[in-house]
Amino acid sequence: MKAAAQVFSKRGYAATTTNHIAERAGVSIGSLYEYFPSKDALLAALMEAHIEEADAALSQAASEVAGNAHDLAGTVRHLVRTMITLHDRDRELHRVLFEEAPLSRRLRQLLSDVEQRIVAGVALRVTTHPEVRVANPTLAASIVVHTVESLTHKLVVHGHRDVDVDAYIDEIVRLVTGYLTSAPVAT
Amino acid sequence: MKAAAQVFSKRGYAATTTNHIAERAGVSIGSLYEYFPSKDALLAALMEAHIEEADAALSQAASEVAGNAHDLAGTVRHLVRTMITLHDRDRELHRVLFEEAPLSRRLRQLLSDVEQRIVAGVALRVTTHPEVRVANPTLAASIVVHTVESLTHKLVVHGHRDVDVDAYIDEIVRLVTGYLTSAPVAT
DNA sequence: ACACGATACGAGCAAGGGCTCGGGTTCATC
DNA sequence: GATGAACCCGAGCCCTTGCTCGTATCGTGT
Repeated sequence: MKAAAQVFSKRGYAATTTNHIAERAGVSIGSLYEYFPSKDALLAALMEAHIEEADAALSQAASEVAGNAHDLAGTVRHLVRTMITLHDRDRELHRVLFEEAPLSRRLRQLLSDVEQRIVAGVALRVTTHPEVRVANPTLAASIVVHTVESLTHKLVVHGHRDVDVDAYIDEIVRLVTGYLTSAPVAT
Repeated sequence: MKAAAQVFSKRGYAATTTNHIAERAGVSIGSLYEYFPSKDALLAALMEAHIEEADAALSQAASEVAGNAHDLAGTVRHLVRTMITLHDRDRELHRVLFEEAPLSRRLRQLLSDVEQRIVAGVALRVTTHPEVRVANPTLAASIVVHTVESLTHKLVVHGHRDVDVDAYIDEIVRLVTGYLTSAPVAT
């Protein structure tokens, strides 16, 4: 499965063949098909591993942050950092998984479930912070999560070379905290 | 080429065959290959059309907004609206183009050129607005553009059914204006 | 009517790749 | 040693699909 990750990373989804993977893994295709019934099953396994890892890392980060319930900016920064380190290894694989591979309905569902859970968690934290003023916590959380995810994604998958990571993180933190603490449009 | 758009939309990139496209277009494959030398050329043509359309729409929006140089929120809202209406027709095609299709180096370059231009334009406007306080206009513009693009994308490609569009736009506007007018972290 | 270039056609070619399956090889057990 | 279950192997089947090319049709000038 590490072999699969490597080959998918290096060649992209379409150009990866099951034969390549088997070769890389040092087993025959026959044996490969003992363990994984199809090419897509390999991809699915990779995706599931990624989801599990992300879920675990974010849960841990959430509980770490739950201790000191103050300082919104610090909380946001911690979560953003977690996201970035999470995606920083296996950059290419991440790109293939999210931008290139045709995901099955099941995987998409899984993905959206995890996102749902994260959004709910963020929404909860958001409501408990005194400085936060939002009309619709779930909506706000959803926007925050998506924004952080997408900016992280951009940083990791593209660029990264010509950007100062810390400065970039600062911007994300400002973006998010500014949004959460600004008064809802009352005009 | 409309046929290509329809078929790619309905079936996704991989599942689309040149024969399907030809059939849908009401011509033979032979004739199809008179006009487009390959499957990818069809996709490229579609992408180029999309880029051109987007570029035009955004340029126009920019000049419309250049007239009344006040009201940051109004400016942002106008641009966000433009983005959404731009992406709202041909949702599926947009998804295929950006999430599924293997883009050639040339197309990626084209895409990033356009983005570059847009970022530059936004950076310019950002610096001329008195209420805006940012340390690095280009960085800020890049973040704003990416954020708007990605939230638009999310709204259009997913969900959309169960979300109040206007409320969503309000949130994006608040997110962006809050970011641009908040003081740079001085701690 | 005829010639001839341009255009359209679609059967089928060739390549590629996911996957099968008949035949090894190992190894615990007797 | 013999047995047989579990595991491994990889040549190649077979289907898909991008694309070619020989033939047919059309349009126009003479």
